[in-house]
Amino acid sequence: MPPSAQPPRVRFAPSPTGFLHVGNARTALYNWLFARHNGGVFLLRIEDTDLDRSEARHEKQLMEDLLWLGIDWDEGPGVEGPHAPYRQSERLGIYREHTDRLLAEGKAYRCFCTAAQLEEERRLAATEHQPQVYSGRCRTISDADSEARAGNGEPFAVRLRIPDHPLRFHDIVRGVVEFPNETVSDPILVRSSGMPVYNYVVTLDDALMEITHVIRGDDHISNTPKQVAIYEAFGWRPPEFAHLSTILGSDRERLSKRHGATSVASFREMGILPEALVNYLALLGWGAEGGTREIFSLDELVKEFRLERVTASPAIFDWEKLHWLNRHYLKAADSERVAELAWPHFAAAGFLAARDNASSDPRVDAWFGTLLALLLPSANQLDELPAKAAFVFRFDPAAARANEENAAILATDSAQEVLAAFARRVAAHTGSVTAEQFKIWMNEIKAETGAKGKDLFHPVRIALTGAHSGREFDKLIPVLEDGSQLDVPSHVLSVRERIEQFMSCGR
RNA sequence: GGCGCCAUGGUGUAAUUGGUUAACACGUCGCCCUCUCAAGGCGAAGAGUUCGGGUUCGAUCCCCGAUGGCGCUACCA
Repeated sequence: MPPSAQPPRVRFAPSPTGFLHVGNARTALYNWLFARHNGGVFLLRIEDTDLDRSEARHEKQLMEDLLWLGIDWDEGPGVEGPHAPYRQSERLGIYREHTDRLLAEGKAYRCFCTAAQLEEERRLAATEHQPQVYSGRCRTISDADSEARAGNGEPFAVRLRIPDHPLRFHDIVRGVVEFPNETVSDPILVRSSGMPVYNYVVTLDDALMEITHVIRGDDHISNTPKQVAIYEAFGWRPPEFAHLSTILGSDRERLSKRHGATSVASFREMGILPEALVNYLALLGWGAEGGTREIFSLDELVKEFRLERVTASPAIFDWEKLHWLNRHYLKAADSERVAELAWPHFAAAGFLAARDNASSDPRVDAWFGTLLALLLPSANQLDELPAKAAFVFRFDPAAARANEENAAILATDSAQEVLAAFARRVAAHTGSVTAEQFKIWMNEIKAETGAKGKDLFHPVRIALTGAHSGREFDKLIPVLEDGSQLDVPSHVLSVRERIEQFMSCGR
């Protein structure tokens, strides 16, 4: 950006044809960060010229997803600014005027070629190993003829006359990019149906909305010479460009549904925190100066982000690293917030009541907090939690005994003695079992049976949780005991109930 | 086929823009902690920068070529 320039104006221009994809989310994020870093304007424009595929619900979803990530817009649907409207379907009149102007000035011309003719041209070019560019057959039709044929109702498309000099532009992440004009076809601006084409309307909108920096995916890089030619035809100065590399799957193919979840909405549903996703996306194609820092809040990113530091090479999406960040933010997050986010997953599993109204029981809430503290350290994403908590809500002694590893542990005399000694103590005990009581018992049993370490703890752990490994008992016991006092859809068995069921199941 | 973009450990990024033992993080492995798992702490392995030519006293960095990957090549967006 030249030092004298006005504050930059950037835009994110998605088509509402589906969910917001992570690749697009990253494009939106980089635009937004660039705008915020430079005190510029970020605008949202809806590219809904493909009316067949565009749907209102997708537009709404898209905006929700952006907001969820923390990306807001200064101009756009819902925030009408000086360049409204921000939906292309509402701007058709504007495009028409501009097309008339190009036609009148001879910068564009009517093309009466039929689909069959064009197909034939392309076929020929392929066999001759030539670039597939339009022959320009209709370039030379006189104005009078053109008017007459159009007047007679002959269908025509409008094409831009590509100038006879190389088309070049400056790209902040790639430097100067140049295309020989012989390799770029006179692009169709307006279809014979009268509907303007995507490449044309984006350019018009970008120019009219005074966009100074076009930051978008690199799949548009080959379209850029055509867009530059449009700017030139109107006598406008082209913006700066920044083409972001593609996000790839682990197989180095373009990231798609084939690779699993790719939409922002699905990440949210899985229990990925927005700050984790934003941080991860920022790192995917950008590195802070020095390269040693990787944890950034949105505010910190605004401070650090420089478009000049964006990488040109494609990046492979790495779940492991996203999970690492998510674990980090899950630990750092306010526990009440995490509880609120985690609850629906437990409700969906049938473990807890759906939290419709303010009908929540504070005792359950408090207990849920301790349960989360128990489970969270090993969770990559919130939706893993119910499975990790299954032993709390759905204790299954038969399955615990059936497990091969467990069976081997339980097969020893020592294990049997330990369990018998434990069961005896629980039976003789009244009231709930505290972590302290449990510790005393274990010490007694250790002295009584001579078992220690794994031999002492594993049988008891299996009897209580169904697995020989898990969190520390002093955290575990209170969760089971307190949980058993509560009225939740899936009753939590107490220590007493567990050991009783487990012992009787063995006979 | 044509045109364009890209190329640093398995992955994401660094490297005072031509001078470093090529750095950091994820992952992996090991050790510590511990009844165990996870977390946490400590440590290790892993690239001589895709390959081949140049330019230079000196190339990860500049130039040319090759190879590979990706994109565009629609009256799709």
